Amino acid sequence: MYITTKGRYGVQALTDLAMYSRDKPVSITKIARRQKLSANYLEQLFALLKKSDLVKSIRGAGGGYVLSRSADEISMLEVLRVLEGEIELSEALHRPEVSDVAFNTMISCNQALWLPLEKSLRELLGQVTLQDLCDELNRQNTISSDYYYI
Amino acid sequence: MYITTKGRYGVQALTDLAMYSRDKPVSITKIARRQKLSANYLEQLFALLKKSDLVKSIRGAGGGYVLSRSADEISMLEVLRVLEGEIELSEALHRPEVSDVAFNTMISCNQALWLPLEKSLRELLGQVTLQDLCDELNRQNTISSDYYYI
DNA sequence: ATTAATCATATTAAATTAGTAAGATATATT
DNA sequence: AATATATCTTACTAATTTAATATGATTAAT
Repeated sequence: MYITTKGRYGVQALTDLAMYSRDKPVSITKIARRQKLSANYLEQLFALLKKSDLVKSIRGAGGGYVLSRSADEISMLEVLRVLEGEIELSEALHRPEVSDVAFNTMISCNQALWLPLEKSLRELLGQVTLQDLCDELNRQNTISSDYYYI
Repeated sequence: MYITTKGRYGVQALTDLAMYSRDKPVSITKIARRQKLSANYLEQLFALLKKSDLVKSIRGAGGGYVLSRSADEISMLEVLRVLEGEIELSEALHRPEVSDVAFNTMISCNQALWLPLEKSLRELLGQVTLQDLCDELNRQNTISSDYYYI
């Protein structure tokens, strides 16, 4: 069970965007520098995020990206759906040849395992918002600066 | 978020094995025929399952595989760990350069998202046993035969 | 001896991943 | 008007993974 860098980088970049775009757009270059990610690669991810209306772009000098909605209205389910594709652990079952052994077995695996797992994943991811990541980051930063002040 | 065919075929094949190996070993050929899966490919999967002591093999004519434990003692967490690898959504963080912006962001994503998600997944998968899949399959079969009797 | 199995390893075509690269277009600033 | 700074778009690519296929060796029941 994997999350690819698409999902991981995307979540990280969106967290950066949420933290730094309070009043003004943030450019890919800035995000890439801060988060040490490939700017070219991030551009592709933001193209997806824009198409799905999770971020808005402002072109030209001084431009960049902003969130389309406030951070607490953007769930990780939406983000990962865009970047990693729909959460679909079970296999689409074509040709329902009734009473076929293989078919019945697959149905059972879906019912007892894959579908409940999908459902739980969606629920969990739906509950975590970008704001939660920002909150955690603020906590982290407090701890970090404490560390330096001791 | 994917499950590859390794995981899906493996779960399906183990369900078949659990259903048909009550008293005697079941050969790969039989499983492959019933479940319409590639026998050669299944052999590779069963090599992994054997190495992790989820199944035992009996070589030679009349041989095949049996479960190492009873079906209700084999969780899907174990099975998928073997076939799909450890559930590790967060990234291993090397070089903890304290107070680095990228590092702190990654830590926060892990704390607020990836680690809780991993934990939930492990708990969920740990609760589903091979026996649960067999029970569901028995239910399915009842329904199927009902269908024919009407 | 034959047959039916596992076991082990090598090969492969296709897809995916994780980028890199290059240029077109838009806009703020000077 | 020119320049710099952006997004936007598309094409390309090396490496890895996936999902097999193939072949032969070994083991054991009949």
